[in-house]
Amino acid sequence: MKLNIPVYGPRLRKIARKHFGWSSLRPGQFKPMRAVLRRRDTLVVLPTGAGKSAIYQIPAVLLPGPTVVISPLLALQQDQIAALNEHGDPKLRAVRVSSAETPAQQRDAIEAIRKGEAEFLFITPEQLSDPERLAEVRALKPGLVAVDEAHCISAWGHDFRPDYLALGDMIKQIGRPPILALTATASPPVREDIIARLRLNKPEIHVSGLDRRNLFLEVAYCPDDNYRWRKLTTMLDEERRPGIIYVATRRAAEELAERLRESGYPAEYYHGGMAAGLREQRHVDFQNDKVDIMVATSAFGMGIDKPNIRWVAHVALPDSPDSYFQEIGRAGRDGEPARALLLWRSEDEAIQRFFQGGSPSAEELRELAGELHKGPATKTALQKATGLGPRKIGQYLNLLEQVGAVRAGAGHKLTVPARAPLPAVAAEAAVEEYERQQAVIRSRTDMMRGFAQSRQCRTETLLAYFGEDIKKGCRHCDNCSDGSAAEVAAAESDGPFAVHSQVRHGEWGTGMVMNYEEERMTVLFDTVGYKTLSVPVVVEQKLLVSE
DNA sequence: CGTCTACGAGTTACCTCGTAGACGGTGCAGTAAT
Repeated sequence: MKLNIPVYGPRLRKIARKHFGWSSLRPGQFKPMRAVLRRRDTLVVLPTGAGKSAIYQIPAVLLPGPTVVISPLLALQQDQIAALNEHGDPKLRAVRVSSAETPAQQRDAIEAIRKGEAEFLFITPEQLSDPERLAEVRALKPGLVAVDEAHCISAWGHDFRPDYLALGDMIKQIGRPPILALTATASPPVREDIIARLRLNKPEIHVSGLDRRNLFLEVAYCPDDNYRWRKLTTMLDEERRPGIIYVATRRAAEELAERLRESGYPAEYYHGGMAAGLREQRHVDFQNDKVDIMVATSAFGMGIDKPNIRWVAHVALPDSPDSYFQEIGRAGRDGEPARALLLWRSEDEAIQRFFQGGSPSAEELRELAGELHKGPATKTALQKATGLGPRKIGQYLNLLEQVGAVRAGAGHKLTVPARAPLPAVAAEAAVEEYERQQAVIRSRTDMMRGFAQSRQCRTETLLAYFGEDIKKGCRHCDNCSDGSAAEVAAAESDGPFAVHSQVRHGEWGTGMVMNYEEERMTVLFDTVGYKTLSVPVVVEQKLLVSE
């Protein structure tokens, strides 16, 4: 089928006006929409609040067939569905199938899409991992798949929610319509992971809006907790509300909220261990300006659509600049001045290293690979046979799949492909693959600490990490304000390799030059992630060559 | 990898120190008990 849409702009704008009541499209929206209409696979990196959802919603009205929206959280889906159905427009009607619906409701939802009474089907990767569900969705002949919060593939797919890694396969099996992947932040390794996992075909990549000019970036190193408390309360005394304080653990969230309340600051806490009802309540209260200060773990994030957040403070060191950027990006969506304050201690890094986990056991991997050789088996059966936990088995199967030792067969069954490596070889390769992935993840934590310690313009450092440039000096960060950014910039001479040029290292292979700062350079290597090198050493010992 | 807790040892106080061991985030879905 060929679409005849010679001029996209007027048509897109017309839909925006007619169905959404918008008089214009925002920057960063038009080009990806055009790519979607041309049926190109597309990856969009655009801060939340910049109208990401419209990028699939508006083209969906023009494209034949329903749109499948993969979205990670049921609560988030609920809000998005409510927003769509509020239009009262049958062309924008949304339904979903999830564990929150009864079987009858699930049938009705599928039926509504099949009859053309609804356009959007919201679904989780876990739902699609059920072959029967997959077949139902395939029969709907979707014209577009939108993967919302696509960084979840990279952040969660490798262990926490392994079904995310199989999304590419699932989409292939529902007829492989064009894919639009959306996220608020993604560094080059995360983008590559998304593209590889979803098997995007020559995707158009649109990145915009990373320089948030109304956001003042500040970092303070805190030698101890008392100092950190004083810095935090000073900020609280100066700033308007509401705001969010991110901490690393559930316990810290509860304790800090309590301590703040005792000191007269109206704070509540939020984390993943709370009862569902209370969580929902806290979330609603925050949305409705009934909570001034929210102390939270990373559970508080996706789905917060609030324009007037005046600051985001970190009483912790985030695991990566990706997470950090995502979290501070929630402040100042109304365009008014907002503050991002990072209060870190070197001890904070320990908890992130812990979360990143240890090595998988080669022995367990070998046993699992051996078990698979006994014939096709379900994940549950394998779990019983090996005694491995559900989390571990998902992670192990993903690793074995990556080294060609297992693949999804008919039904729920997993099989060993022809010419698969022997169990011992597969286990060894899987461990190596895991270690390669871990190296990249650890390097992102290194970069987070590097950002915290940098005297360079914060925006420049952050954007360099994402592979973007700004003109020297953002003028909305601490280092620009106190002159250290200018000092660093003045001392800078041209590096031996151009920024964004390809280089090769004897041990680490090929990479891209990302940034120079004070005699040091950052290179993003394809296999080991981000590395910081001393420029004089690189030059003297000829560690790098141009590619 | 760091923090917190419990507990035993060393002293002779209900107190200090050292140390072993537990714990630490993110959510889907399906099942079992009300």
